[in-house]
Amino acid sequence: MIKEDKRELILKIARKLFARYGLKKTSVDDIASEAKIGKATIYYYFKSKQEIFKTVVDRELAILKNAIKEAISKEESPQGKLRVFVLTRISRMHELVNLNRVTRDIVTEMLPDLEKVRESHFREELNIIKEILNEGVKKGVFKVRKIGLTALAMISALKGLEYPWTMEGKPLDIEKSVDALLQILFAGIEVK
Amino acid sequence: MIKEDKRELILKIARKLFARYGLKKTSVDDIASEAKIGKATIYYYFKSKQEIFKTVVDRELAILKNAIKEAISKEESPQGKLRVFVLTRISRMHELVNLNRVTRDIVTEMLPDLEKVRESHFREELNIIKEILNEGVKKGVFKVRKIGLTALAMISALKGLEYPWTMEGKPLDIEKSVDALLQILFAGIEVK
Amino acid sequence: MIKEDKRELILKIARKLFARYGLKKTSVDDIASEAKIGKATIYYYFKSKQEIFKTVVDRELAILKNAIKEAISKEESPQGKLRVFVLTRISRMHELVNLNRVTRDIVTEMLPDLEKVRESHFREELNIIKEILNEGVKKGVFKVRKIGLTALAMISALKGLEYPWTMEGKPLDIEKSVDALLQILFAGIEVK
Amino acid sequence: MIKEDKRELILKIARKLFARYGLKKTSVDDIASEAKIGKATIYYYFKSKQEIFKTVVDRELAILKNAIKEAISKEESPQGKLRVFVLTRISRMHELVNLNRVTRDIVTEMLPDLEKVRESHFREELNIIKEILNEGVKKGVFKVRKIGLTALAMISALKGLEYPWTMEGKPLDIEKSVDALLQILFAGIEVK
DNA sequence: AATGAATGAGTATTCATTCAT
DNA sequence: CATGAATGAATACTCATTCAT
Repeated sequence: MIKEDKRELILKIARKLFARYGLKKTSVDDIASEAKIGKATIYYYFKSKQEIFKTVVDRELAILKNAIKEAISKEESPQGKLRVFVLTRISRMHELVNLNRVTRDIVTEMLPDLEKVRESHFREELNIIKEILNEGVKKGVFKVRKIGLTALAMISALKGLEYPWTMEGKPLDIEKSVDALLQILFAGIEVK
Repeated sequence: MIKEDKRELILKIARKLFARYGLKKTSVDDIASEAKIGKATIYYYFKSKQEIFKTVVDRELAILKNAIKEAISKEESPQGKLRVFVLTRISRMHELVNLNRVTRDIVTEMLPDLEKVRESHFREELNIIKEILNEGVKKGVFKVRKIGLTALAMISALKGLEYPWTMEGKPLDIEKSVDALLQILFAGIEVK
Repeated sequence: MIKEDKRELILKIARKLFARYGLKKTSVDDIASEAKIGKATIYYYFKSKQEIFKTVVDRELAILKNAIKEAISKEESPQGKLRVFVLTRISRMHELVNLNRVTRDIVTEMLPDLEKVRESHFREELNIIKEILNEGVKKGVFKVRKIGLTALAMISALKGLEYPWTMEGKPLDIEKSVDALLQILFAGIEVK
Repeated sequence: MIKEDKRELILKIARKLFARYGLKKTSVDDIASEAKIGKATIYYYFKSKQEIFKTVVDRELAILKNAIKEAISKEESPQGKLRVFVLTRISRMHELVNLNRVTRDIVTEMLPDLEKVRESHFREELNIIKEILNEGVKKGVFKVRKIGLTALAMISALKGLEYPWTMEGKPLDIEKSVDALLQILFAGIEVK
């Protein structure tokens, strides 16, 4: 196994464990023994536990970003773009468990690194939404008063769907929730 | 100081510290020294640190619940009710810092206690929304296809506004975001 | 065993181990198991390993200081005072093993605490010597050109006898070395 | 770069780092990265970190030895010889930082290797002093009762000046201290 | 000759919890 | 009621050394 492979192995295991137990409850020992390597080996590839976590989160974000951009580029209409943005974001977000764990607890510790990552990602999504809205307005399919605020509200609303909350053990029917959200969304901003 | 007072003192201090540093980073020692009592005294009043946290969160939830119910009862129209629900929930949520910290990290540890609390609260809010929507439909002011799903989507969307995310140090303008969200919301479900 | 006793116990054990193995090679585990107490107990009484070391060294210094002052006060003549200063310092220094371990290695780590302690002790000894020399000059029994420098040289010379260097396993005959040193000393500064 | 050169490079870097940070705080990694070679390469040239240290110290001692011998050979009178012995030893000692770090901490670890080196060096210096004293006595310029003990006392006294102790950031004025020491020394052993 | 990779064995420190008084 | 004292169990990180190539 060559160098990159082992680094990848560590990241793979770490990603799984962080997703399952969170940053604090996943010890470096856990990662090492799960990966069947010495603990010190992990410190050969990474400076600290936090660096591992940051790398995992960075990657998840990159994956999400690409998925969204690709999905949008395939759509023509602003409505279609908005739709795949929401759908892709939601469906992919569930794979990116660790990103969601970046709560303020963690942010406080890893400031300013992770916070920056979050902010820049937030801003990028905001811009994507704004562009779609602008395009829609130009094409006469959307009617939006304050584009910036509307985009902000939409992104925030989407955040609420990020977490895979469960009820009585059964996961929320995300698909249908998204449809309902889109329904509300479109009926509101489409030109009648 | 009588028994109940000391218990309250502990809860008050704990709430403050949990809010500031989170569950993990707030040690029982911190609470004890801030409250100027012995650490063991805390264990006289509470079985464990987690019990303290659960109590704190329970109370925050109760406060939120009452605030919402009271606000709604003062409104007549379904639109007004929906409006104050959203506004009250958002404005009060920012006072309830600890509730917001109940991420899956914590949930994993305190399962099943806190998870139940969350679920039942979620369900209660869902019902409140459903009732408002139903009333609106009956009165002919709302047009909603699937009430359950719509309510679910709305609650989820609200979750996104819970966290006081900041950008470049400036806090998001929650007030305006909420207005924008309501704008989308109403333009979509109101009968034209 | 009451609180002070246990603190003392820890210091006693620590002093022994530091003396035998040095600061770095004495682990907190070592101290704990030698004292037959839990490792965490040590952290109940002391903030850190370095605090233990500092306490040990502070005490050794205090002991030395008192011994010297007491010995000097019993002597009348400047020669006698100088003599007991040297003798007391040397004989007691061998009990104060840890003080001698405060090399620059350690000083770098514990700067500025221990360094200050060393400096102030150095200065105090310097003053004692200066006073004795001055008194001797006044009484006409000593002939010293530059009192400050002479005192400095004398203290420095004494430092050389602090370390219990051994040769072929046999310890240096400190007693006789001291006598020889005093011999040189007096023949030099006494008025002929 | 041929074999010997690389070995020398390692020693040069090691000497610098040991001098600056001490044996314990200088890691093999530090040496390797400073020398821009692989860590394992160091183990190709040296059996262990301690062997590097020992080599460094051995060389420093050899340098000191030669400097002293050369300086003495240029002097005619016993007084002159004694004088340059002290001066050379002190001035050179400050270049030989690592030798001075050989405290008992280190000795314990590297016993018996370094201890032997120290002892034999000590003995050699003792002999040099004795010879000078003997010569002085024969020539009638020195008056010494017990030559062995006097030499021992003198060497010990010199040790005290080895360490570049600083006070309030300003280094001790070693030059002047040495002069004062010589002053005491000569006024004591010279025939009046 | 040179080294990238791997690791075993530490090491200081934290902290929730227990218990005797 | 209240708490001082004690601790077991974790936990992140270090580093000299080995070995296959």
